Amino acid sequence: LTGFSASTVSRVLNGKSEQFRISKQTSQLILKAATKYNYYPNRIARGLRLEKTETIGLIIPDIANYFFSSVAKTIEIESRKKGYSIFLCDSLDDVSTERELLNLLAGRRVDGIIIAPVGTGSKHLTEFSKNGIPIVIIDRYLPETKIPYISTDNYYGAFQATSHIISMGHRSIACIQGINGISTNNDRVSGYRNAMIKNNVPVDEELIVGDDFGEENGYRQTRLLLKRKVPPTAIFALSNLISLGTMRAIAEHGLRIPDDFSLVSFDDQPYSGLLASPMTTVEQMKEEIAGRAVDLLLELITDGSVPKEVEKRLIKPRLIIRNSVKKIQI
Amino acid sequence: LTGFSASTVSRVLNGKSEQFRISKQTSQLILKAATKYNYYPNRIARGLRLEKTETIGLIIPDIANYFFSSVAKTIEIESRKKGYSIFLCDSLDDVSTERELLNLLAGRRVDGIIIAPVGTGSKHLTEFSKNGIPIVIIDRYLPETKIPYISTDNYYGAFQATSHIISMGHRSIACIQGINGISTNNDRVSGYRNAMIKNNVPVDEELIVGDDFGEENGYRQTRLLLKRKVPPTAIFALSNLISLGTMRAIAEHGLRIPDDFSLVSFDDQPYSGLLASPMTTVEQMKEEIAGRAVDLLLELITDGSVPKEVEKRLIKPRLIIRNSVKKIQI
DNA sequence: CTGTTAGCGCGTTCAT
DNA sequence: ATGAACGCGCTAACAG
Repeated sequence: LTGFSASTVSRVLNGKSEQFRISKQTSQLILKAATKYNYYPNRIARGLRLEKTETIGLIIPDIANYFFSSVAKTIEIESRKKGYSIFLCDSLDDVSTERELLNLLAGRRVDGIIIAPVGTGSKHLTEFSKNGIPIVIIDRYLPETKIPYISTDNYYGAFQATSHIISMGHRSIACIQGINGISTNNDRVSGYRNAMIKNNVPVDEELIVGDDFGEENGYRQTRLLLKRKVPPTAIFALSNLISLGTMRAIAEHGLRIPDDFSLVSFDDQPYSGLLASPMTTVEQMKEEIAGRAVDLLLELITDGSVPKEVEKRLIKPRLIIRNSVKKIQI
Repeated sequence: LTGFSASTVSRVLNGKSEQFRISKQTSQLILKAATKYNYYPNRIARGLRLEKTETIGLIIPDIANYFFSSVAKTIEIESRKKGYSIFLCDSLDDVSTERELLNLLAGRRVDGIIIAPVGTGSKHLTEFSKNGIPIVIIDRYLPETKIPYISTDNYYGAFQATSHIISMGHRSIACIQGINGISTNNDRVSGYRNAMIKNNVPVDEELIVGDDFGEENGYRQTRLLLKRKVPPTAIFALSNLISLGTMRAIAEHGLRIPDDFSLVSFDDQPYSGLLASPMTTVEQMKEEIAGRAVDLLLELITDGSVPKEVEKRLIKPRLIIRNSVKKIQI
């Protein structure tokens, strides 16, 4: 349209006018025309030529889960600021889907991948990472791998939460866990255990129950706990879904929080503070995790994926004390 | 690697062996090699050649909102089944961001766009749709445009909800609305109004309040309503965030649901049934909306965006009756 | 039954 | 200060 060659237009539009000593006049003309005709370079052709798509794959076990959708939001926003777009992929908490997704994203030539991995194995991830596409793991981590991760310091969070319950006078505290073997879960259980020990409260292994992060598990385990000859006085639920199940069971049992029973949950939710009895929770620093993950991934992409050392960072969560734990006379 | 030409490999890998009468032997060989070396065609080059990226842009006002993340999940899963990947874009409920996002997606040569639009204007959307990229609108709709949409029958949902409250004996029912001027909101208000009229309950315009879908609006308006000389006996909250605010205000006021005050909310949430008093809600058919949006968009993409007539579909929501409305003696 | 050629729209190298 | 030529990896048209 301007009469100039594609080369010149390309240079101007990529801000290389100075470098190529293109006349002010020409630059202006081209820039104006671009605006006028609402021209945007074809990113596909650009990607092909540059072998760089400015695209990031995001693999999430369940985007409908508030924690993940919050993290995804920050990742998308921060990435966009740097010119990157996000391919959203939901792995449905399924390992084989996750595996397919990795290949799919490789086929789409994403510049990097952020993944909240599913399951306990990491072989396919380690294997995949050899193809040169940088990966950053969030949420969980796979200790055996050399893949960098940004995660919550789950041990710390669980330790704080448990210590809080103990400080309120409780000694019979149950812990309803998620999937055994996943770092997220195991670190929380460790935090719970060590808080008990450090505070000289005997750990009753029969009070560490459950096997899933879902609501049903929380419901079932709570019912079982309440049926014991001597039920615990408090429950530490290792996920927000578990705590929803726990609340349902408690309500059905005719008990009220915190008067008759105490509860602390991992994962703060928008509604946590607005329940009939505002719930004390461990809040993960979603923005920080997401932001750091993006920064790290972009560093890996820029540096050609050869960092001095593999970054493994645990971000401390925050205990939000509301009103779901009863103060007991000791 | 196999010694065959790129053309032959391309044909085999695209399942055109039969069509081009490529020998079984050759096909097998190529397929095996592809698997062995974990070869995936470069989708970027493919996109450039085909002028088709098998990519869909998804613009959402707030992906951290459960309704949208649920819809996004289904959209992603259904699209993937058809070979499409999703570019997730969060418009931050901001019109100018939304505008940028449209251009960004056009630059990335997405084959189509699904958008939950922000604001009341539709000029930029209508304008944009002229460039040939098919668009499907969800959640809200812009009546003036020729852009197809899949949305909830908000009028119907509000009518059902209000009728239910009336049937429980209430006559002084407030309605806390979201942003005035948006179809989603206005249809709900109409449904509320007409349900009142049809049931011979006078409409008190002073009980239709509010101006935002957020929690703060729900809180503020509820406080004001409760301070009236004669407060209403029930509130119909037009979003889940509004109802959270309403609940907070009610609790602070020392009232309990449903004994002292009744509440019905739009948007069912995972926690809705698990509150101290399980909440009666209007549930939008998220999967159906998302699934239909994907189907429709893919039709538009395939048909070259020239459908016989513009599809405008409203999907009936479902009233989930729980226990947040008190039965009043008439 | 398979190969050769050409071109999608860019950015870069080389030339002037 | 600018343009021509080339090639990124793919698939469709043409050739045999």
